[in-house]
Amino acid sequence: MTDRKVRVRFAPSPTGPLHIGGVRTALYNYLFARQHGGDMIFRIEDTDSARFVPGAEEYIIESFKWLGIHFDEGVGFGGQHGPYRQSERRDIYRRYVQQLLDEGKAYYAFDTPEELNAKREEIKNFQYDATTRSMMRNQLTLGLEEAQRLIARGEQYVVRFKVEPGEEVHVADLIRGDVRIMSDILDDKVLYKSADDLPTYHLANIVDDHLMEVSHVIRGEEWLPSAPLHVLLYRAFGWADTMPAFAHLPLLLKPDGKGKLSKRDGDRLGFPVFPLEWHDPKSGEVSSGYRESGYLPEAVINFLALLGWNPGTDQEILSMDDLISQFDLTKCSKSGAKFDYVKGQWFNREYIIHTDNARLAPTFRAILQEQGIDAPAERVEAVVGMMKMKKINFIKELWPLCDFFFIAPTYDLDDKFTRKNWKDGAAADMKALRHLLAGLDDFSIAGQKAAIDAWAAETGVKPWNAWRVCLVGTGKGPDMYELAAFLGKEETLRRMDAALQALA
RNA sequence: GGUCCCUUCGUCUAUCGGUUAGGACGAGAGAUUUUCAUUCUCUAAAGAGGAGUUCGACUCUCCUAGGGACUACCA
Repeated sequence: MTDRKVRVRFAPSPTGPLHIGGVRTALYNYLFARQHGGDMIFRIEDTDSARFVPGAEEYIIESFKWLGIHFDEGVGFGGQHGPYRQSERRDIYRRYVQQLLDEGKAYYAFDTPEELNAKREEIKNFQYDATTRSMMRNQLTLGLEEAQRLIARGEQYVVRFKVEPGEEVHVADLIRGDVRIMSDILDDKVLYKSADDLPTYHLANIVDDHLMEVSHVIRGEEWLPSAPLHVLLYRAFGWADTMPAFAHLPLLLKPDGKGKLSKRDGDRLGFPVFPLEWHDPKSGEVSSGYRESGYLPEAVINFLALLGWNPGTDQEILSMDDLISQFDLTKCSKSGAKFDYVKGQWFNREYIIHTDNARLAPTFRAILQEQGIDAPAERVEAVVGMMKMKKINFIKELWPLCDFFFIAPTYDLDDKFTRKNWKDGAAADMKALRHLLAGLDDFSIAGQKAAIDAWAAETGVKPWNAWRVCLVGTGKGPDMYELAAFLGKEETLRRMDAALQALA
């Protein structure tokens, strides 16, 4: 088992958009697989026909594509272990359910949901197990023949796993160590329901992981309580020796308050909990996504990777390749992590600063277009380059800081910055500077700098702030030489004239 | 209620018996600056509580408290 090829899977249920916690689980699986040269499988667990949501599967695939998490096989990716959609594997499950039935490790049960509910109300802490199954309507109390007669008659039934009490079950967890639990507290879980001819998660999961030769099951902590059941199932099938290793990841918790992170928290606090924007087909409700909110996928990956794991060094900015080489499943933390979305925004800022302007520019260009400004790509790129180190976490925050690049300012003496920097001598200084610039042939940054620095040194005038008033209209913007070079000589002089006229 | 998991600054975390308990986000202060920023420096900020084990415990054990998950013919 130790020298088996690493094969992991991410197996969502297509019941809606992919939750950010699920993204992290998938990421950890991906990092682990890549690090060990293994395979990553994409399986769809749609054994609950009632909860199927159209579009969810496509949404999930597109999310991972955006995030840069690649699958080696599975739904939409091909592979030798298909089909990878559980609803298409009915024959397989039926066969294995029958095996358990034949071996007396599972049994038919006919209790209706109403009967079950009645029992749950009648007996506190009712659990369908060794102590109670003798008072229920099942194969054990009815006899096999009667059970088969009922089935032949068309009565609906389920197949339950017969858990033998009195045994201590061990789950070897890569993160938590040896987790022990008494089999007595496990109930006779439903493995298969005749109503839709589909297994439940537990059965399908074990059968598929076995058949797909999954070596490591890396999943959320919410599965830990049922892990002992899974161990028992592997054993019942005789697959104990190839049982995958388990690792249960801590949960993502609410940023404030208590409990696990939910969609509501995102709405309430203003951050996305889904990778992509999601349009609910039933309610028509739209949920925001990281992509549409202006996050770079690398930032999301980096942020998520560090929620529950860290390389043990002070390095926090890690690329996917860094993560793949440094990730260590056994060093994942055991406790849940509150979702620190403010730090997530910081990661985005870091990635914006270190991302090529050419890649950033189209996003900003689209925002400019919304403002009715159609600027050439190179111009937009230049502006992004000058301004992205300002205090922004998202490209869209650039607009209010950058409008003057594209729109000539208006002048207002009530503006704090204008008032402070347009003193008595300002008009005269600007006239002189205008004269100097008008005669300047080389209007490049270097050309301006040489001329103006020399002039400033000679006259003792510090023209920059008043000049900024002319070109920007207030106290923001990049270095003045960069700005003037961007605007060009003609526009620079025009704005200076306008300022002189308005403020003189 | 039952079962299991967890517990270091406000938050994410480092420490794998011996440290001035480190880093980052966020917060505050200062310096630099051609505005806004950036950058730099600094400050405040933590071992849930109680018993053990040990020469020595944040680190190991137990108890308590708190938090979380699970407890479906959902995954």
